[in-house]
Amino acid sequence: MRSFVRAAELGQLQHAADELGVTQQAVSKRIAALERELGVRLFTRTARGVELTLDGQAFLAHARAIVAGADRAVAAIRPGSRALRIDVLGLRSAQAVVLHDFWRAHPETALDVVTLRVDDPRAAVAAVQAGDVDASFRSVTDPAVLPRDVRMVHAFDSPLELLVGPRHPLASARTLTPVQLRGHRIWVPGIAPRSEWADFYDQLVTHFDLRVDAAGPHFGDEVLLDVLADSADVATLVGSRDRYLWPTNHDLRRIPIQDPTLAYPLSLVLPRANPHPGLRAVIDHLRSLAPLPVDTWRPSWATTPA
Amino acid sequence: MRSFVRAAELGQLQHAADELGVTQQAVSKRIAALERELGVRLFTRTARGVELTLDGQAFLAHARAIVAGADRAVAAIRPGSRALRIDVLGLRSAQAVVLHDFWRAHPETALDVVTLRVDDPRAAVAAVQAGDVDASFRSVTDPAVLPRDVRMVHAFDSPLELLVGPRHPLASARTLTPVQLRGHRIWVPGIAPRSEWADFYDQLVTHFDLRVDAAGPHFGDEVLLDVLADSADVATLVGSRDRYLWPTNHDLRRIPIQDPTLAYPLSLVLPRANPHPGLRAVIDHLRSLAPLPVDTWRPSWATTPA
DNA sequence: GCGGACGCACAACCGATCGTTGTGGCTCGC
DNA sequence: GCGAGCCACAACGATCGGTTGTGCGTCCGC
Repeated sequence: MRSFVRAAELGQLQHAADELGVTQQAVSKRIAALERELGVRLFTRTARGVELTLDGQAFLAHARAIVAGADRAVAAIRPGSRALRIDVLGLRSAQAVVLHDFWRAHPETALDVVTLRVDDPRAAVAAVQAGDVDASFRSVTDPAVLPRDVRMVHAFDSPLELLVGPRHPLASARTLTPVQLRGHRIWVPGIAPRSEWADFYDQLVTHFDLRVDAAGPHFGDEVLLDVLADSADVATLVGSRDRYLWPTNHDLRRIPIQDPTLAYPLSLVLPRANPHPGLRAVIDHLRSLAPLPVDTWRPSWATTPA
Repeated sequence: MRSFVRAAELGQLQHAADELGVTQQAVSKRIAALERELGVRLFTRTARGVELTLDGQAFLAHARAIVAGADRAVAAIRPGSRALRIDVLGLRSAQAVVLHDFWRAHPETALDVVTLRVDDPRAAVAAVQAGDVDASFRSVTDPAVLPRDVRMVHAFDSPLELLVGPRHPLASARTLTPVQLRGHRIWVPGIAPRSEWADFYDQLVTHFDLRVDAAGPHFGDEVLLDVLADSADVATLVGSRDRYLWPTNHDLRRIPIQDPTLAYPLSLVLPRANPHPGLRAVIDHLRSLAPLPVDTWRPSWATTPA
């Protein structure tokens, strides 16, 4: 492929061979093999070199894309200087959405969004420490757990919304206050005990006297959404930026919560020394997100936004 | 690469091997070779299959892009059912610009823009007839030249603008009429004798009593632009959609011509029988372009716009 | 607790491939 | 007309990429 691209650009197999450090015959055979495999002629041979056929012209653009893609693929994992790699909890989480926004604003950034498949934030911290990822959207509620060479910065606050089906009594509300949620069953399955989320909901329940039910295993978003769509008394809380997809016939509603806004604070864990140079722009992007109202409620362990 | 992608998606080398029609050992060796070449581990091996490492996750997206690119590359030239292939005079011509607009509006279209390296429109017609290209933006002024199985439709009209340097007496005009061009030297190098362009300028000169100088070979746009930038009496005509790039210090100006607008009519040559299915949408796009004023001047051989 | 099923890796082998060197044919320019 | 330049073909050796056969580790069921 590279031989083809260079030969097309230089117009001579000989020059391409010199550049690639092989003999002219080798390049000739590569092109011939490519042509045989594709079943078309890519070049017309002339006395002064080669010239692209129409098929060759059509193929060239794609060949360039493939070569560039291969270069990017290698760059993404090249030990030492690889692409910026950030761990998110899930590809539909607010974290991923915000990162996607960042990338659309900076499309030249070599960015890889990955998901460490671990629940324990300490494992994520260890991955940052080891350099497996350049940063991780995790929160460590106990600062003592954080190693000296890793720091945690406030990323952004994710305001919560109520997600309910059409039969729920609150379904027609345009906005809600936390007080209005009292007495309604809020179901948030799959919260691991003693995790940051469990802590968050504990504080939320205590502060606003709510009824949050974290019982039962989480069988996936689809199951949760199915239950919500059919139920007249179950609701759940989601981040306003979280991406949820549901069948069009489900008719679920997302209702913002205000007075005060409920914010789940998201943090970014990154190495204290020699962070990846691309992180600077990501953090700047996070800083530029619209701040929440001043009366926003946050859990006790929330680090103050910068 | 395909083995890696399928193995990552299926989570088992065995299944990937079955799908690809090779043995499990072959896939194992392919992955191992890829890992050796890249210098990183892509999978962690477990008792129930394989699981992507962080490097593997980062690599997967790129690998998918490469595989998809390879598929597109093959589709672009597959004999029989290949991508829509249209011949334009140059990649900076109005034709190419309009095709680019079309593609941005229909990004799902498999479209290849190529340039037949021939001056003679009859050669382009022959290429369409032979199926080497699906359509060509050429004009045949003499209908008798057109074979029975090829037809020519009006594509769009390209209104002309005057391109001048800052020292030219007309440089500060906001718009111009053809009459105002009288007496000024208009230099359009590289017009082949008895070509459609020569015919166009002949009629233009006769009709408006202009002074168009087609003498001398064309040494490329750069030379032309250099001359224009320095000259106080040379100007040239360009299509309003033509793309010209010049150094920022050149300070060239494009001045629209009105009352009447001067239009170069562009045609599309396509086979009468079994045209490529993608051509329909292209022609629809051409029809949707804004029409020129009713008093627009066109050469005698212009087919009336649909 | 143990045997079998399952999945991946290693070894040996073999044909195809890919690189090399050497050579021939073609076109263009002097 | 002849040499220079470029590409294609031929022959050959190293390597690669596939196969079959086998071993090892883990998980599951009896």
